[in-house]
Amino acid sequence: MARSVEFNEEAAIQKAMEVFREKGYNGASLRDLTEAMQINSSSLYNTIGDKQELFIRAAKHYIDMRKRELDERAAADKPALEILKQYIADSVTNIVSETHGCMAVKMAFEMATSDKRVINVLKKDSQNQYEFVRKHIALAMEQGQLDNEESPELLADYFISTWTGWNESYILHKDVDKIERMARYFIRQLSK
Amino acid sequence: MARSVEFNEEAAIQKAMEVFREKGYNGASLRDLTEAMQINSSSLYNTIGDKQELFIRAAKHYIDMRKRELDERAAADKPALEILKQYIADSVTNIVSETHGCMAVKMAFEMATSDKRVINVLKKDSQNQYEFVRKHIALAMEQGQLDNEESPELLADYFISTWTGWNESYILHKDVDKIERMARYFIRQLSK
DNA sequence: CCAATTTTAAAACAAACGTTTCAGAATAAC
DNA sequence: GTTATTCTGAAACGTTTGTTTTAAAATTGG
Repeated sequence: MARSVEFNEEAAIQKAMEVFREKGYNGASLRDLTEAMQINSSSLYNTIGDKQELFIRAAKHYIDMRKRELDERAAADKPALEILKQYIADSVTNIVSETHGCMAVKMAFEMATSDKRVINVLKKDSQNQYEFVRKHIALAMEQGQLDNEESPELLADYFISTWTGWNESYILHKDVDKIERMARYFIRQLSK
Repeated sequence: MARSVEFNEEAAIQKAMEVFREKGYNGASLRDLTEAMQINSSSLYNTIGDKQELFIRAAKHYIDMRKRELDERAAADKPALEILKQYIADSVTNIVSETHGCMAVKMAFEMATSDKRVINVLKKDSQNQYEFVRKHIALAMEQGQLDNEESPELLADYFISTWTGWNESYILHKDVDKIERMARYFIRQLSK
Protein backbone atom coordinates (compact mmCIF):
# COMPACT_ATOMS: atom_id res chain seq x y z
CA MET A 1 0.00 0.00 0.00
CA ALA A 2 0.96 3.60 -0.36
CA ARG A 3 0.55 6.91 1.36
CA SER A 4 -2.80 8.66 1.34
CA VAL A 5 -3.75 12.14 0.18
CA GLU A 6 -2.29 14.80 2.40
CA PHE A 7 -4.52 17.80 1.85
CA ASN A 8 -8.12 18.30 2.91
CA GLU A 9 -10.06 18.21 -0.32
CA GLU A 10 -13.16 20.01 0.90
CA ALA A 11 -11.15 22.83 2.47
CA ALA A 12 -9.19 23.17 -0.76
CA ILE A 13 -12.36 23.35 -2.85
CA GLN A 14 -13.73 25.98 -0.49
CA LYS A 15 -10.60 28.07 -1.11
CA ALA A 16 -10.88 27.57 -4.85
CA MET A 17 -14.49 28.71 -4.69
CA GLU A 18 -13.44 31.95 -3.04
CA VAL A 19 -10.87 32.64 -5.74
CA PHE A 20 -13.39 31.92 -8.50
CA ARG A 21 -15.93 34.15 -6.81
CA GLU A 22 -13.45 36.99 -6.60
CA LYS A 23 -11.88 36.73 -10.06
CA GLY A 24 -14.33 34.75 -12.15
CA TYR A 25 -13.45 31.65 -14.14
CA ASN A 26 -11.26 33.20 -16.78
CA GLY A 27 -9.78 35.72 -14.38
CA ALA A 28 -8.54 33.06 -11.96
CA SER A 29 -5.27 31.45 -13.01
CA LEU A 30 -4.15 27.98 -11.97
CA ARG A 31 -1.43 29.68 -9.96
CA ASP A 32 -3.98 31.85 -8.12
CA LEU A 33 -5.96 28.74 -7.36
CA THR A 34 -3.21 26.40 -6.23
CA GLU A 35 -1.70 29.13 -4.09
CA ALA A 36 -4.99 29.71 -2.28
CA MET A 37 -5.64 26.00 -1.99
CA GLN A 38 -2.09 25.50 -0.74
CA ILE A 39 -1.48 22.51 -2.97
CA ASN A 40 0.73 21.81 -5.92
CA SER A 41 -0.78 21.60 -9.38
CA SER A 42 0.29 17.96 -9.66
CA SER A 43 -1.81 17.13 -6.60
CA LEU A 44 -4.72 19.03 -8.06
CA TYR A 45 -4.55 17.14 -11.34
CA ASN A 46 -4.10 13.83 -9.53
CA THR A 47 -7.08 14.13 -7.23
CA ILE A 48 -9.58 16.56 -8.73
CA GLY A 49 -8.75 17.10 -12.36
CA ASP A 50 -8.32 20.10 -14.61
CA LYS A 51 -9.51 23.68 -14.18
CA GLN A 52 -12.99 23.06 -15.56
CA GLU A 53 -13.51 20.12 -13.25
CA LEU A 54 -12.30 22.18 -10.30
CA PHE A 55 -14.74 24.92 -11.18
CA ILE A 56 -17.65 22.50 -11.38
CA ARG A 57 -16.68 21.09 -8.01
CA ALA A 58 -16.47 24.59 -6.52
CA ALA A 59 -19.85 25.45 -8.00
CA LYS A 60 -21.41 22.29 -6.58
CA HIS A 61 -19.85 23.01 -3.22
CA TYR A 62 -21.45 26.45 -3.33
CA ILE A 63 -24.94 25.26 -4.13
CA ASP A 64 -24.67 22.49 -1.54
CA MET A 65 -24.00 25.17 1.07
CA ARG A 66 -27.05 27.07 -0.11
CA LYS A 67 -29.19 23.95 -0.02
CA ARG A 68 -28.15 23.27 3.57
CA GLU A 69 -29.11 26.84 4.52
CA LEU A 70 -32.56 26.36 3.01
CA ASP A 71 -33.07 23.12 4.90
CA GLU A 72 -32.20 24.84 8.15
CA ARG A 73 -34.68 27.62 7.41
CA ALA A 74 -37.42 25.15 6.59
CA ALA A 75 -36.81 23.34 9.88
CA ALA A 76 -37.42 26.51 11.92
CA ASP A 77 -40.56 26.44 14.04
CA LYS A 78 -42.10 29.67 12.77
CA PRO A 79 -45.07 30.76 10.63
CA ALA A 80 -44.34 30.43 6.90
CA LEU A 81 -44.57 34.16 6.30
CA GLU A 82 -41.99 34.76 9.02
CA ILE A 83 -39.63 32.29 7.37
CA LEU A 84 -40.06 34.07 4.05
CA LYS A 85 -39.41 37.47 5.58
CA GLN A 86 -36.27 36.14 7.23
CA TYR A 87 -35.20 34.71 3.87
CA ILE A 88 -35.61 38.14 2.27
CA ALA A 89 -33.79 39.90 5.09
CA ASP A 90 -30.86 37.49 4.85
CA SER A 91 -30.72 37.88 1.09
CA VAL A 92 -30.35 41.62 1.60
CA THR A 93 -27.62 41.06 4.17
CA ASN A 94 -25.78 38.79 1.74
CA ILE A 95 -26.00 41.32 -1.05
CA VAL A 96 -24.66 44.23 0.95
CA SER A 97 -21.88 42.24 2.60
CA GLU A 98 -20.42 40.24 -0.28
CA THR A 99 -17.86 42.38 -1.99
CA HIS A 100 -17.89 40.39 -5.17
CA GLY A 101 -21.55 39.61 -5.66
CA CYS A 102 -23.41 36.35 -5.32
CA MET A 103 -21.39 33.57 -6.93
CA ALA A 104 -24.39 31.90 -8.52
CA VAL A 105 -25.22 35.11 -10.35
CA LYS A 106 -21.64 35.75 -11.44
CA MET A 107 -21.40 32.23 -12.78
CA ALA A 108 -24.70 32.58 -14.61
CA PHE A 109 -23.52 35.59 -16.56
CA GLU A 110 -19.90 34.62 -17.17
CA MET A 111 -20.18 30.89 -17.74
CA ALA A 112 -23.73 29.66 -18.15
CA THR A 113 -24.12 31.34 -21.53
CA SER A 114 -21.64 28.81 -22.94
CA ASP A 115 -21.12 25.88 -20.55
CA LYS A 116 -23.86 23.24 -20.28
CA ARG A 117 -22.47 21.70 -17.09
CA VAL A 118 -22.52 25.06 -15.32
CA ILE A 119 -26.08 25.63 -16.49
CA ASN A 120 -27.14 22.34 -14.94
CA VAL A 121 -25.52 23.10 -11.59
CA LEU A 122 -27.20 26.50 -11.50
CA LYS A 123 -30.56 25.10 -12.58
CA LYS A 124 -30.40 22.74 -9.63
CA ASP A 125 -29.73 25.67 -7.30
CA SER A 126 -32.52 27.65 -8.90
CA GLN A 127 -34.91 24.74 -8.39
CA ASN A 128 -33.89 24.46 -4.75
CA GLN A 129 -34.60 28.11 -4.11
CA TYR A 130 -37.82 27.96 -6.12
CA GLU A 131 -39.15 24.91 -4.29
CA PHE A 132 -38.39 26.44 -0.89
CA VAL A 133 -40.13 29.69 -1.71
CA ARG A 134 -43.09 28.11 -3.49
CA LYS A 135 -43.73 25.78 -0.58
CA HIS A 136 -43.65 28.55 2.01
CA ILE A 137 -45.79 30.88 -0.04
CA ALA A 138 -48.41 28.14 -0.37
CA LEU A 139 -48.19 27.52 3.37
CA ALA A 140 -48.54 31.21 4.18
CA MET A 141 -51.63 31.33 2.00
CA GLU A 142 -53.13 28.32 3.76
CA GLN A 143 -52.36 29.96 7.07
CA GLY A 144 -54.24 33.05 5.88
CA GLN A 145 -51.14 35.22 6.13
CA LEU A 146 -50.88 35.89 2.43
CA ASP A 147 -53.39 36.86 -0.22
CA ASN A 148 -53.93 33.94 -2.60
CA GLU A 149 -54.90 36.01 -5.59
CA GLU A 150 -51.71 35.00 -7.43
CA SER A 151 -50.38 31.47 -7.75
CA PRO A 152 -47.49 30.37 -5.50
CA GLU A 153 -45.67 29.17 -8.63
CA LEU A 154 -45.67 32.60 -10.26
CA LEU A 155 -44.81 34.37 -7.04
CA ALA A 156 -41.92 31.98 -6.39
CA ASP A 157 -40.43 32.60 -9.83
CA TYR A 158 -40.79 36.31 -9.34
CA PHE A 159 -39.39 36.10 -5.82
CA ILE A 160 -36.10 34.39 -6.61
CA SER A 161 -35.43 36.49 -9.68
CA THR A 162 -35.64 39.67 -7.66
CA TRP A 163 -32.38 39.49 -5.65
CA THR A 164 -30.26 39.38 -8.78
CA GLY A 165 -31.14 42.92 -9.75
CA TRP A 166 -30.54 44.19 -6.23
CA ASN A 167 -27.14 42.56 -6.39
CA GLU A 168 -26.29 44.44 -9.56
CA SER A 169 -27.57 47.67 -8.06
CA TYR A 170 -25.38 47.24 -5.01
CA ILE A 171 -22.28 46.47 -7.08
CA LEU A 172 -22.78 49.74 -8.93
CA HIS A 173 -24.07 52.10 -6.28
CA LYS A 174 -22.97 50.53 -2.99
CA ASP A 175 -26.14 52.02 -1.50
CA VAL A 176 -27.43 49.91 1.40
CA ASP A 177 -30.48 52.11 1.94
CA LYS A 178 -31.53 51.70 -1.65
CA ILE A 179 -31.54 47.92 -1.30
CA GLU A 180 -33.40 48.03 1.99
CA ARG A 181 -36.03 50.38 0.58
CA MET A 182 -36.61 48.01 -2.31
CA ALA A 183 -36.86 45.07 0.07
CA ARG A 184 -39.45 46.84 2.21
CA TYR A 185 -41.43 47.73 -0.91
CA PHE A 186 -41.23 44.12 -2.05
CA ILE A 187 -42.66 42.87 1.23
CA ARG A 188 -45.35 45.55 1.16
CA GLN A 189 -46.44 44.46 -2.31
CA LEU A 190 -46.47 40.82 -1.31
CA SER A 191 -48.90 41.41 1.53
CA LYS A 192 -51.33 43.37 -0.60
CA MET B 1 1.19 65.11 -44.73
CA ALA B 2 0.45 61.43 -44.64
CA ARG B 3 -2.31 58.95 -45.25
CA SER B 4 -5.32 58.85 -42.97
CA VAL B 5 -6.81 55.98 -40.99
CA GLU B 6 -8.27 53.33 -43.23
CA PHE B 7 -10.78 51.50 -41.07
CA ASN B 8 -14.09 52.74 -39.72
CA GLU B 9 -13.51 53.16 -36.02
CA GLU B 10 -17.13 53.05 -34.93
CA ALA B 11 -17.87 49.93 -36.94
CA ALA B 12 -14.79 48.29 -35.45
CA ILE B 13 -15.84 49.17 -31.91
CA GLN B 14 -19.28 47.79 -32.60
CA LYS B 15 -17.69 44.51 -33.63
CA ALA B 16 -15.47 44.50 -30.55
CA MET B 17 -18.54 45.06 -28.41
CA GLU B 18 -20.18 41.97 -29.86
CA VAL B 19 -17.14 39.84 -29.09
CA PHE B 20 -16.94 41.16 -25.53
CA ARG B 21 -20.63 40.53 -25.06
CA GLU B 22 -20.28 36.95 -26.25
CA LYS B 23 -17.08 35.98 -24.45
CA GLY B 24 -16.67 38.48 -21.64
CA TYR B 25 -13.56 40.57 -21.04
CA ASN B 26 -11.16 37.85 -19.98
CA GLY B 27 -12.65 35.33 -22.36
CA ALA B 28 -12.10 37.53 -25.42
CA SER B 29 -8.54 37.39 -26.76
CA LEU B 30 -6.88 40.13 -28.76
CA ARG B 31 -6.93 37.74 -31.71
CA ASP B 32 -10.70 37.23 -31.37
CA LEU B 33 -11.13 40.97 -31.26
CA THR B 34 -8.88 42.04 -34.13
CA GLU B 35 -10.28 39.28 -36.31
CA ALA B 36 -13.86 40.46 -35.72
CA MET B 37 -12.83 44.09 -36.11
CA GLN B 38 -10.92 43.21 -39.27
CA ILE B 39 -7.93 45.27 -38.31
CA ASN B 40 -4.35 44.52 -37.38
CA SER B 41 -3.28 44.80 -33.77
CA SER B 42 -0.82 47.55 -34.69
CA SER B 43 -3.70 49.66 -36.00
CA LEU B 44 -5.65 48.95 -32.86
CA TYR B 45 -2.81 50.06 -30.62
CA ASN B 46 -2.13 53.08 -32.80
CA THR B 47 -5.63 54.45 -32.84
CA ILE B 48 -7.54 53.14 -29.83
CA GLY B 49 -5.08 51.74 -27.35
CA ASP B 50 -4.77 48.55 -25.39
CA LYS B 51 -7.38 45.94 -24.50
CA GLN B 52 -8.68 47.79 -21.45
CA GLU B 53 -9.14 50.97 -23.42
CA LEU B 54 -10.92 49.06 -26.18
CA PHE B 55 -13.26 47.55 -23.64
CA ILE B 56 -14.11 50.92 -22.13
CA ARG B 57 -14.80 52.28 -25.60
CA ALA B 58 -17.02 49.30 -26.39
CA ALA B 59 -18.87 49.76 -23.11
CA LYS B 60 -19.40 53.45 -23.80
CA HIS B 61 -20.60 52.65 -27.29
CA TYR B 62 -23.11 50.26 -25.76
CA ILE B 63 -24.52 52.70 -23.27
CA ASP B 64 -24.67 55.43 -25.92
CA MET B 65 -26.88 53.15 -27.99
CA ARG B 66 -29.11 52.58 -25.00
CA LYS B 67 -29.30 56.29 -24.29
CA ARG B 68 -30.40 56.98 -27.86
CA GLU B 69 -33.12 54.36 -27.53
CA LEU B 70 -34.41 56.05 -24.38
CA ASP B 71 -34.48 59.44 -26.08
CA GLU B 72 -36.52 58.00 -28.93
CA ARG B 73 -38.96 56.47 -26.49
CA ALA B 74 -39.32 59.74 -24.62
CA ALA B 75 -40.06 61.57 -27.86
CA ALA B 76 -43.01 59.30 -28.66
CA ASP B 77 -46.38 61.03 -28.55
CA LYS B 78 -48.08 58.62 -26.16
CA PRO B 79 -49.36 58.62 -22.57
CA ALA B 80 -46.55 58.06 -20.05
CA LEU B 81 -47.96 54.74 -18.90
CA GLU B 82 -48.04 53.49 -22.48
CA ILE B 83 -44.38 54.43 -22.88
CA LEU B 84 -43.52 52.54 -19.73
CA LYS B 85 -45.41 49.46 -20.84
CA GLN B 86 -43.64 49.54 -24.18
CA TYR B 87 -40.33 49.85 -22.33
CA ILE B 88 -41.16 46.73 -20.31
CA ALA B 89 -42.31 44.81 -23.36
CA ASP B 90 -39.12 45.66 -25.23
CA SER B 91 -37.00 44.67 -22.24
CA VAL B 92 -38.65 41.27 -22.31
CA THR B 93 -38.03 40.98 -26.04
CA ASN B 94 -34.38 41.84 -25.50
CA ILE B 95 -33.98 39.27 -22.77
CA VAL B 96 -35.48 36.40 -24.72
CA SER B 97 -33.67 37.22 -27.94
CA GLU B 98 -30.11 37.97 -26.78
CA THR B 99 -28.27 34.70 -26.60
CA HIS B 100 -25.59 36.00 -24.32
CA GLY B 101 -27.50 38.19 -21.90
CA CYS B 102 -27.56 41.96 -21.58
CA MET B 103 -24.05 43.34 -21.90
CA ALA B 104 -24.47 45.89 -19.11
CA VAL B 105 -25.37 43.11 -16.70
CA LYS B 106 -22.55 40.83 -17.81
CA MET B 107 -20.08 43.66 -17.40
CA ALA B 108 -21.42 44.49 -13.96
CA PHE B 109 -20.78 41.01 -12.66
CA GLU B 110 -17.53 40.23 -14.43
CA MET B 111 -15.78 43.57 -14.33
CA ALA B 112 -17.44 46.14 -12.13
CA THR B 113 -16.46 44.32 -8.95
CA SER B 114 -12.86 45.29 -9.64
CA ASP B 115 -12.62 48.04 -12.28
CA LYS B 116 -13.52 51.61 -11.31
CA ARG B 117 -13.76 52.85 -14.88
CA VAL B 118 -16.25 50.16 -15.76
CA ILE B 119 -18.28 51.00 -12.68
CA ASN B 120 -18.50 54.61 -13.79
CA VAL B 121 -19.65 53.75 -17.29
CA LEU B 122 -22.33 51.45 -15.89
CA LYS B 123 -23.43 53.97 -13.28
CA LYS B 124 -24.01 56.45 -16.06
CA ASP B 125 -26.16 53.92 -17.89
CA SER B 126 -28.02 53.12 -14.71
CA GLN B 127 -28.71 56.79 -14.14
CA ASN B 128 -30.00 57.15 -17.70
CA GLN B 129 -32.44 54.31 -17.26
CA TYR B 130 -33.42 55.53 -13.81
CA GLU B 131 -34.10 59.07 -14.95
CA PHE B 132 -36.20 57.91 -17.89
CA VAL B 133 -38.32 55.62 -15.74
CA ARG B 134 -38.65 58.04 -12.83
CA LYS B 135 -39.80 60.81 -15.12
CA HIS B 136 -42.43 58.72 -16.84
CA ILE B 137 -43.71 57.24 -13.60
CA ALA B 138 -44.14 60.75 -12.23
CA LEU B 139 -45.92 61.77 -15.43
CA ALA B 140 -48.19 58.76 -15.34
CA MET B 141 -49.12 59.66 -11.77
CA GLU B 142 -49.88 63.24 -12.76
CA GLN B 143 -51.98 61.94 -15.61
CA GLY B 144 -53.91 59.82 -13.13
CA GLN B 145 -52.85 56.59 -14.79
CA LEU B 146 -50.82 55.32 -11.89
CA ASP B 147 -51.43 55.14 -8.17
CA ASN B 148 -49.18 57.62 -6.38
CA GLU B 149 -48.99 55.76 -3.12
CA GLU B 150 -45.29 55.02 -3.66
CA SER B 151 -42.65 57.54 -4.70
CA PRO B 152 -41.50 57.62 -8.33
CA GLU B 153 -37.91 57.43 -7.05
CA LEU B 154 -38.43 54.13 -5.26
CA LEU B 155 -40.48 52.68 -8.08
CA ALA B 156 -37.85 53.66 -10.62
CA ASP B 157 -35.07 51.96 -8.65
CA TYR B 158 -37.21 48.87 -8.29
CA PHE B 159 -38.19 48.98 -11.94
CA ILE B 160 -34.75 48.98 -13.46
CA SER B 161 -33.39 46.35 -11.10
CA THR B 162 -36.08 43.91 -12.13
CA TRP B 163 -34.93 42.98 -15.63
CA THR B 164 -31.60 41.69 -14.39
CA GLY B 165 -33.17 38.77 -12.58
CA TRP B 166 -35.36 37.91 -15.56
CA ASN B 167 -32.22 37.87 -17.65
CA GLU B 168 -30.59 35.35 -15.34
CA SER B 169 -33.74 33.26 -15.31
CA TYR B 170 -33.82 33.15 -19.08
CA ILE B 171 -30.14 32.20 -19.33
CA LEU B 172 -30.81 29.21 -17.08
CA HIS B 173 -34.27 28.07 -18.12
CA LYS B 174 -34.75 29.48 -21.61
CA ASP B 175 -38.44 29.74 -20.75
CA VAL B 176 -40.10 32.60 -22.62
CA ASP B 177 -43.48 32.03 -20.95
CA LYS B 178 -41.91 32.31 -17.53
CA ILE B 179 -40.51 35.75 -18.37
CA GLU B 180 -43.76 36.93 -19.89
CA ARG B 181 -45.75 35.76 -16.90
CA MET B 182 -43.46 37.71 -14.59
CA ALA B 183 -43.75 40.78 -16.80
CA ARG B 184 -47.54 40.64 -16.73
CA TYR B 185 -47.47 40.24 -12.97
CA PHE B 186 -45.12 43.19 -12.70
CA ILE B 187 -47.48 45.40 -14.66
CA ARG B 188 -50.45 44.17 -12.65
CA GLN B 189 -48.71 45.09 -9.40
CA LEU B 190 -47.73 48.48 -10.73
CA SER B 191 -51.32 49.44 -11.47
CA LYS B 192 -52.60 48.41 -8.06
C1' DC C 1 12.65 -2.87 7.93
C1' DC C 2 11.43 -3.69 3.47
C1' DA C 3 9.04 -3.49 -0.66
C1' DA C 4 5.32 -1.64 -3.14
C1' DT C 5 2.83 2.19 -4.31
C1' DT C 6 1.26 6.86 -4.25
C1' DT C 7 1.76 11.71 -3.29
C1' DT C 8 4.34 15.56 -3.62
C1' DA C 9 7.31 19.61 -5.13
C1' DA C 10 9.79 21.71 -8.71
C1' DA C 11 10.77 22.18 -13.13
C1' DA C 12 9.55 22.01 -17.85
C1' DC C 13 6.08 22.00 -21.58
C1' DA C 14 3.89 23.90 -25.71
C1' DA C 15 0.41 27.09 -26.67
C1' DA C 16 -1.73 31.37 -26.19
C1' DC C 17 -1.63 35.75 -24.22
C1' DG C 18 -1.26 41.08 -24.72
C1' DT C 19 1.87 44.09 -26.79
C1' DT C 20 5.70 46.02 -29.72
C1' DT C 21 8.67 46.32 -33.56
C1' DC C 22 9.76 47.21 -38.24
C1' DA C 23 9.85 47.44 -43.04
C1' DG C 24 7.07 48.60 -46.74
C1' DA C 25 2.74 50.43 -48.74
C1' DA C 26 -0.14 54.39 -49.01
C1' DT C 27 -1.37 59.04 -48.99
C1' DA C 28 -1.45 64.05 -48.63
C1' DA C 29 0.78 68.57 -49.45
C1' DC C 30 3.97 70.95 -52.14
C1' DG D 1 6.76 63.70 -59.01
C1' DT D 2 8.92 64.17 -54.89
C1' DT D 3 9.08 64.20 -50.10
C1' DA D 4 7.49 63.73 -45.67
C1' DT D 5 4.63 61.40 -42.74
C1' DT D 6 1.55 57.84 -41.22
C1' DC D 7 -0.78 53.65 -41.52
C1' DT D 8 -0.67 48.70 -42.24
C1' DG D 9 0.59 43.68 -42.20
C1' DA D 10 3.43 40.20 -40.53
C1' DA D 11 6.48 38.67 -37.51
C1' DA D 12 8.48 38.61 -33.12
C1' DC D 13 8.56 39.93 -28.21
C1' DG D 14 8.70 38.30 -23.37
C1' DT D 15 5.00 36.53 -20.12
C1' DT D 16 1.66 33.87 -18.55
C1' DT D 17 -1.46 30.32 -19.43
C1' DG D 18 -3.14 25.38 -18.36
C1' DT D 19 -1.04 21.02 -18.09
C1' DT D 20 2.52 17.21 -17.74
C1' DT D 21 6.71 15.13 -16.43
C1' DT D 22 10.13 13.57 -13.28
C1' DA D 23 12.33 12.12 -9.42
C1' DA D 24 12.44 12.13 -4.61
C1' DA D 25 9.81 11.88 -0.22
C1' DA D 26 6.25 9.55 2.33
C1' DT D 27 3.33 6.02 3.98
C1' DT D 28 1.20 1.62 4.44
C1' DG D 29 0.88 -3.60 4.94
C1' DG D 30 3.53 -7.63 5.49
